[in-house]
Amino acid sequence: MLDIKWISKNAAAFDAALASRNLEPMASSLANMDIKKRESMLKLQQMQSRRNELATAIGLAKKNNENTSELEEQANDIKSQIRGLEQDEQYWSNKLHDALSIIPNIPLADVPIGKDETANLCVRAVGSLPVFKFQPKPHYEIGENLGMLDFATAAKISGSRFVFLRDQLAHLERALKSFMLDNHTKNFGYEEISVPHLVNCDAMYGTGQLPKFSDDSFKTTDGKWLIPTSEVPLTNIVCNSSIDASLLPLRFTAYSQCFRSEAGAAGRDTRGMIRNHQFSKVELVSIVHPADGLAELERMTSAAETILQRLGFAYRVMLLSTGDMGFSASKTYDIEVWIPSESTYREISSCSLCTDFQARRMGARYKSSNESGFVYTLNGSGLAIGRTIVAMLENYQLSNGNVIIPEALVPYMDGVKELTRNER
RNA sequence: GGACAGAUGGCCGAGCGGUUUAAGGCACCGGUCUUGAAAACCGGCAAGGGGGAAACCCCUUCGUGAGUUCGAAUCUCACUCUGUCCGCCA
Repeated sequence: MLDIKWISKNAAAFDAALASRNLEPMASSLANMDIKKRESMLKLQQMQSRRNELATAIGLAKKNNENTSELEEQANDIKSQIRGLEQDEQYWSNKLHDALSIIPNIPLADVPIGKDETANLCVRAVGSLPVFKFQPKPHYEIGENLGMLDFATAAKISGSRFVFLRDQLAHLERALKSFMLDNHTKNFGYEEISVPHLVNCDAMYGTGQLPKFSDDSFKTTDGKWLIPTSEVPLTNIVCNSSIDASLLPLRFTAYSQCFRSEAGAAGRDTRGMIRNHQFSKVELVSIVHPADGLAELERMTSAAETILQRLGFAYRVMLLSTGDMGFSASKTYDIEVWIPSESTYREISSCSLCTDFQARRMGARYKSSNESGFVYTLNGSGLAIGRTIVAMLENYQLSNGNVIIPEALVPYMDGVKELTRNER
């Protein structure tokens, strides 16, 4: 949610930002709604003030046993006027709120302007690309040959875009979870959290999934939502609260399953576990003072990068362009890992500074003795575990079909150094 | 799922139709006193929004949402959450 006062004062900059996000200008129509809203609010408040005066007068008159019928007649008249004014005020207030609710965040000044992902900027590429003396296989073939990725059984039980991980690969998922959480808690000071996987509408609205992207998530029959990312419960920890500035920054990390309908992705990445309805992810969320937003974005990104470095993957960090950024973000780094079978990089993490955009939606403020305001929120994957498994199967595959376990993970795998087919 | 009890400012807690314009206490801040501190005493102390050049004025908020009333923390209805007991259950 953007500040309507800011929009009214910076109409040109706002419309330019919308244009950079491939949207039509809206500043004047929004400012007009705001004027209408405040006009109706003023009228309503003046009438309410009259009502309160009369009510007090009637109270006093009754106490003195005076006749109040004339006062009550006036009050009744005002009462009916208030009804109408309330409806006006509600109408404009809702109209403005609904309009603001579906407007994305404003990109920061250093974000490259562009229509789509082709305008993204490579900030750095790290690690050397693996060299294979054979044709590297895609992850789903490797996993199925090992007997550890089971799409057929998942199709029978759940449908397409689900998978069973079996045996050592199931263990590997557990190992990655612990490895990542340990890194973030021990080396970067994040608090480990175990989150609810069902949340209410307010939480989904707070982080920006609702109302515009309701088709992307799953809703339960009793009106709750399966989390599309633990960003939702983690960020909403601070909803409707005012945090003492001395407690900032707050840093949370959680492992969770994530559920996405992939409504708009029909036909994309249909094979394998790149794009499933359910996947596991370790998430990073920071709640910071506005002055610390940019530095925290760098810090968070480096926390996620550390995982890739320790696992020995080649990756690059992309600064997303205005046209490719998510709804709530003002600046986003995507981390992309090398996928040998496709000879390309694939997103494995996305770290975003959301400025006060989510904080306004969820009512998350900070206060100190001399200032107060909305906090800045950040979120990032650290990392998507499904895609980490993809990267591991592909980058560390051997010609015999086995897969090397990176050294950093071996202790988490009870000493297993290689995924090997188990004929059972 | 059933029964009962409850939800009031940062915290505790009174109030159950009209000077509540939310008592009182704790915490916190300022002052007096003190070498300094404590104690005591005095004073201050909610948030959000609207109007105004400003001084300042107004509106809303007592779990949430509707309703009754000239007037609601207080009455009615629904819902949410918390506690206790029963049932079921990993």
